[in-house]
Amino acid sequence: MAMLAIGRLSKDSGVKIPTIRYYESIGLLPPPVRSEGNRRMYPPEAVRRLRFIRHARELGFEIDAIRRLADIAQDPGQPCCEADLLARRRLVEIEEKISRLAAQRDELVRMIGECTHGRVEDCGVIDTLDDHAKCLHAKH
Amino acid sequence: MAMLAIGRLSKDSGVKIPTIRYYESIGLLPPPVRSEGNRRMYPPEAVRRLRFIRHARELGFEIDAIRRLADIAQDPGQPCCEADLLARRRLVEIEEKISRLAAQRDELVRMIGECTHGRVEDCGVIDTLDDHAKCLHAKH
DNA sequence: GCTACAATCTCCAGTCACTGGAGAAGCAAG
DNA sequence: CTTGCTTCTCCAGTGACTGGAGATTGTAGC
Repeated sequence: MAMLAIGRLSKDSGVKIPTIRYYESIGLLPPPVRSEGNRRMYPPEAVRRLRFIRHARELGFEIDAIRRLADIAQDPGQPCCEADLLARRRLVEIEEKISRLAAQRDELVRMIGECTHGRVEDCGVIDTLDDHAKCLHAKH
Repeated sequence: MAMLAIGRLSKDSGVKIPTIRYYESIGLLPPPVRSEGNRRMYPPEAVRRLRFIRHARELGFEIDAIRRLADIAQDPGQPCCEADLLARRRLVEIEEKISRLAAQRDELVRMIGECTHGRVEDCGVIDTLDDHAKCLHAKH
């Protein structure tokens, strides 16, 4: 099988070279064999592994979760309840983030709407920042 | 006027002590006078300034933006178009974040829905991670 | 005055997931 | 052989804190 240099792997997987080396350093990607000149030479499966990782990162999973997910993906006979759990956990996180951001958005819209576009003393933006009591929501 | 020790300021403003010191170190909060024993002693206005900062942080403004906003708030006669601009910019950022998170959420919901809760080989979660082509959205 | 104990001081390292630069070495083509 | 590309290692920086170690200062009760 044809081995890949890191640049090739990077292009094929869509993961940057320094990031690949970083993943190796934290043990997320197994250290590949080295050529005579000390270069990393990857088997073709590495592309798949890296794509998996990239995809999980795009969905916002943390490195530790990805480590688990990648381990789980390794043996297909295992029950997948942990993968399911990790995904559900991430989903909850996302919902929370969205609602926090939505509250921030509402608040900002209100602030901007109250700005007379004149002087600072009549500015809804500065005014609201100055006095939290003027907020729609106690919590952002 | 009664000067405040850092612990008091922290309680009154809702900003943790190490964070107050950090803000000072990056020039966001002016260095206060010191007591004979080298302790920071703050004027009462510091509470307001810190609350302002905290509020802006809660709305997700970056430190640099807050620096500008706090400066703008200082002189009320100035036009407030920059404050308005900063707020609008933050609003755009928030909208983008929300839509990215919403795409992630949709994808996760679909993945979880496709999980048979059996073995890894039939798991929608692992399966989708393994092959991006199965995604609803090309971009997360 | 003495003794606890609380509050504060400075400095430094760690968080997360990369990212990029410096300087050296290897490698492929002309 | 030289040019230029790729890769190597090591280290520092990002943003916005957070927390610990170890020393000092302040305060309340006895």
